[in-house]
Amino acid sequence: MPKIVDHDARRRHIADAVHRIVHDKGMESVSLREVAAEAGMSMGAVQYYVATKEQMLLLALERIGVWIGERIATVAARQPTPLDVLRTTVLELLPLDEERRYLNRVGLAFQASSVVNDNQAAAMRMGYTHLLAFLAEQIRAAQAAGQLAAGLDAGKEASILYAFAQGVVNAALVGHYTADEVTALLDEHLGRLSA
Amino acid sequence: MPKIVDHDARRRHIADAVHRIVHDKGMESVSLREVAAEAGMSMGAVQYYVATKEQMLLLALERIGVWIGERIATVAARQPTPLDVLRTTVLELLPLDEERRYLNRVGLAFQASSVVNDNQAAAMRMGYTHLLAFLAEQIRAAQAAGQLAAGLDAGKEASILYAFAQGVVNAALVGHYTADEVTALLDEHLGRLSA
DNA sequence: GCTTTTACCATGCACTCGCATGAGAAAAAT
DNA sequence: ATTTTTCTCATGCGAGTGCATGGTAAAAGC
Repeated sequence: MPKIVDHDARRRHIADAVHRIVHDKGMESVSLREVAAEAGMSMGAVQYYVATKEQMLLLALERIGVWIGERIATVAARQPTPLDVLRTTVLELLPLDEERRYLNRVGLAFQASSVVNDNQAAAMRMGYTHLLAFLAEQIRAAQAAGQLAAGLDAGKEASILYAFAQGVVNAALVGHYTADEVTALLDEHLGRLSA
Repeated sequence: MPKIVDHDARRRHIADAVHRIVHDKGMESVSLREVAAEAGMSMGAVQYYVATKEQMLLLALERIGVWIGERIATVAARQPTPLDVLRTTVLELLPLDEERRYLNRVGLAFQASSVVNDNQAAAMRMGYTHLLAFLAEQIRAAQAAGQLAAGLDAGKEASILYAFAQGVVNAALVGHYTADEVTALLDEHLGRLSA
């Protein structure tokens, strides 16, 4: 029998191929044949690691969540204050450079498809819950540090901030805002939360 | 030759069928055959009024924009103050009842597809420009009426507000927020803009 | 009344789709 | 050394796709 390989690595490789296709041509262009070609594998090999197209899409969605989470953890760990963590986390969600635009484009496609797919919707909700909890935690820490106004409702502010970030993505991805305009809007909003 | 019919009415009828399919099953399920069946027409008849699938999708997107615009115009005309107009306009964008959820679901699908389709993206940008201008106008009117703080940048505030609304839609549509929660977030935000 | 036009239709065509399935080679287990 | 397992692959199958195209009946125009 062949040398044993790392199944998770194969699956990540497949998910990466899905991301690239979604990014370039949209969700409808994701087919087994396209993914196999993009991944440099045969269709049969793709099917070996991921049994159905639905599973493949869910895997790709989950990988996006992990990717974003890792980016946030990396930059957050470097920030000196809770308000910096908060700001930087939100900046990670905005299409301010190539990698973030890529994540946003792919993410938006999954946003739409998860509306009509229960498994994807469940994965999305989990993502929301985690990220909103993290944002609320940073808001509370910034309040405790005297950086944000003490009277703010951290949970609501987290929700408003995250909604703002997601909404700005929509407009920016079709070319309505520049990266500088996006950052300025965020800072305008954060400015009014300050102590 | 047959009795002459209203081509625009036929096209609206086709767009309605597209909306229903997008709402129920997502953008990928839109096919000529599905649309024809949903519209109660033959494929050939659909092709007679709308030459290509791409045109059909663009038509459906434009119809959504018109629909939302009409809803907003109708409710805005009934509001007593600029701040009421502003609030009500934003409420129109949120999934607070069946029709608005329907519009949001279909709108989000088009949001995603317009990222990889230039014609759709151009239509989207036009929609952004109009709606943001309207929101900014109401903010300025509310400032002049002493309802909102005089120092606010109306353009930026319109952008932040609209981004918030769009972003909240994403989460709400996958079941993260209830309608009441959504309204409460909006009022929290509007509250802080008050004079 | 005759001709032209319009609306609606059915179907062909070349292609693509997801999933299923079996083949075969080589590493792993016994 | 033999058997089992794993990986990779090619291909079949039934279904579906967008677009093109020609047919026909009836209203509109003259």
